Amino acid sequence: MNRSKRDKTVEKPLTPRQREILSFISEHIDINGFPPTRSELSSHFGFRSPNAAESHLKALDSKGVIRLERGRSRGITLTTLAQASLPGTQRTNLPLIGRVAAGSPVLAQENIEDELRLDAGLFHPRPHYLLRVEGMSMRDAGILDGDLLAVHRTPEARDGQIVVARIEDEVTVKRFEHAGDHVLLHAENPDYAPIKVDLRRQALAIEGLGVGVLRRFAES
Amino acid sequence: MNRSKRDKTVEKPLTPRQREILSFISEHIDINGFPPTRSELSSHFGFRSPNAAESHLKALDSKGVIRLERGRSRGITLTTLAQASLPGTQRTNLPLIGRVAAGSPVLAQENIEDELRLDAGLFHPRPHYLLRVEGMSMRDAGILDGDLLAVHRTPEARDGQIVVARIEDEVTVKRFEHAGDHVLLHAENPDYAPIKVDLRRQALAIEGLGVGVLRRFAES
DNA sequence: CAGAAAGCTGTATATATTTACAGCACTGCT
DNA sequence: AGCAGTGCTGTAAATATATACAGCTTTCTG
Repeated sequence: MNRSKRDKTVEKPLTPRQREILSFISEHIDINGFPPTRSELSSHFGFRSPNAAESHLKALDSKGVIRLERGRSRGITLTTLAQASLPGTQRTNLPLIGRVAAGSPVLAQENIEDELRLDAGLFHPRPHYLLRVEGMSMRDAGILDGDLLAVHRTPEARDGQIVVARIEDEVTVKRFEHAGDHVLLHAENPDYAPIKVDLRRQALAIEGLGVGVLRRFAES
Repeated sequence: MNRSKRDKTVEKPLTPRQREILSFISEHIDINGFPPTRSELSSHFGFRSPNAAESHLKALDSKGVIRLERGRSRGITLTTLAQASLPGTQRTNLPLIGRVAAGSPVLAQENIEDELRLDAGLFHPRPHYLLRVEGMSMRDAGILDGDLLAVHRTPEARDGQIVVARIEDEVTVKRFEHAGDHVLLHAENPDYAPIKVDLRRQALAIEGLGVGVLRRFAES
């Protein structure tokens, strides 16, 4: 047989579902500081049996993206392989996002202006990228034009938090407030009115949470 | 004595033993990817009772360096406080200066509140320490109460630069302006008048130059 | 010296967690 | 058709973990 395929390492063609699982594990570690249990996985994905999670984990383990430790609770480790196939985990190099082109994902290659080496542990929860803030709408929160906002990716926000939100393809930084069917996005500057988003009519996505600010004074 | 109620948790003078425990937890996370259990802690330190670990954890929690989650196995989270109070392994450790006691050198041991690991190359020129800014006198420059000012030590300043100045034993952050025999230290807030220093009568020392600002949003 | 706080031992127990066994439905191959 | 792989449900243990209660040293301090 001339299958000249040296399939020694058949690589890891993760299924879409498996990618979701892996992704969740990574996020869980990011947010909580430790991996999820089988039942936490199950309740997140709606499995009625912890065994669904178990078999996914085994599959991920045999594909080499995670490592399971027998007998230890939360004994899940992401391998370097996993880090490669996931966006923005645990990296020391935080991408610096400049202007976000309308409609493109924040972390799209075209939006990455630079990469900054920075101890990700400085902020908590861990930031996934730095967003260059444009305009003075958050002036009174001490966030000025050109400042870098450290952003932790998560779709959940609580009232009072500073969020990176996307309204109909436009990305903006505001203070979040939830009110029934509406969401209020407050600027921190009397010159700007709060943005009222009707969730029934407009698409609103929380791209992430501001976890810190970084400003570099211009050299002169 | 009205101590400012800035810190929601109690003080934080970790005992040497507690530091050891904290250190081990941090290492365990680094190596294994998840925190240790009570019994893993116990077997590492030779405790014969898991309760020894338990009470240490509770102490660390009440001192604010870790956060325990009830009912979750390995539910231990390092707070940013912990990251600062742990021995920095690789990056440059910038001392974090809190309140500067009148008359003491800025970098005197007594003024060092913490150490932050952070890529010093982030700012230019290279910062020597981080100074926690008190008060709102620089508000309109986007420097708020509690912000960390990255400071490069140098006795020379040019007009318009943000400096850390010492006037007769008092340390302050202001914008620098030189005018003949006088120096003007401008606040960036209309509520504060500029400070006019007569160099012939008063001692003025430039402690350093602000090279950047770092703000960490409070965990919630 | 009393009392508090740090550090432990020892015992228990309710839960949290892992993990095996047995199946069912669906898909893409061969 | 048959077989392997993916994705699940359901049930059941074994065992890993968290965590309360009771008490015993030291050390330090008012």
